[in-house]
Amino acid sequence: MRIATWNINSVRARIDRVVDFLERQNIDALALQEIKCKPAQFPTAPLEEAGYEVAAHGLNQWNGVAIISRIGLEDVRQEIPGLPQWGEPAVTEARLLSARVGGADGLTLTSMYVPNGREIDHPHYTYKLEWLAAVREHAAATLAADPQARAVLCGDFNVAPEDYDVWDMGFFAGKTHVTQPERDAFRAITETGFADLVRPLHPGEGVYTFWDYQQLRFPKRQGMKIDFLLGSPALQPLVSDAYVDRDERKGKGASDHAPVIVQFD
DNA sequence: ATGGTCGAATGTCGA
Repeated sequence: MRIATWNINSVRARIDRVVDFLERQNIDALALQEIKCKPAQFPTAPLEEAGYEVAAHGLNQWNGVAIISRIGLEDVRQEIPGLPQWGEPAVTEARLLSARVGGADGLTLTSMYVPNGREIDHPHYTYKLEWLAAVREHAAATLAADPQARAVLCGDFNVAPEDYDVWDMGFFAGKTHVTQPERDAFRAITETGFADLVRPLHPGEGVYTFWDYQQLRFPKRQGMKIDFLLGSPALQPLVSDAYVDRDERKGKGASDHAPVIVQFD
């Protein structure tokens, strides 16, 4: 089974890239973030033509997530308990979607787009920390209910957990994504037992998943590692390959994030 | 190439 996560930054603007990516990388299930459309606007036709099913969750033009699968898509859920809310009316955001893929021998795939946080003194930063805390509770509850659960929490976490996950810590002084509370919130999730499935195969610096459109960050190789696939303990020994597809960040019409791929055998 | 981003419910905001 080959699964991937990708912050697509508008699925409508890049649907051709998505279809090409699925086929080129032989992907069974893909978690998308920042689809930037409502489910009725989702370009499902070319995906169904390629043999995939789609589940999408989007309520506004910014956040919004989806799961695309050719190995089944069951038990689709749009929420987990305790996620804090943002905006008026009270529910205006769609940042999480989960589904069972691969049937009984498969896994529960959760696509999430963690709040950005904006600025350290902005209410959105507190919202982000509370959001991550709710994910931690969900991760802990999942493994408490079944220590052998097969589950992947993946997406754009908007946190760079280590200093070498950004190109220059000096640049990020006073900025979000690298603060200790954010890193503590990320670590609290991994301490439940869910682990970064890519890190063991690609330790160290320079393994980025995001490069800002501005300031030519990609050609300068000035990126951040903020997109993750966190796998439950039962899945960790099954990983046979994992990598970032940097090629998808190249050329005209690229998202500002590259997809991250994990293969289980 | 001496500057330099995108996308969307666009005329501005969020990332």
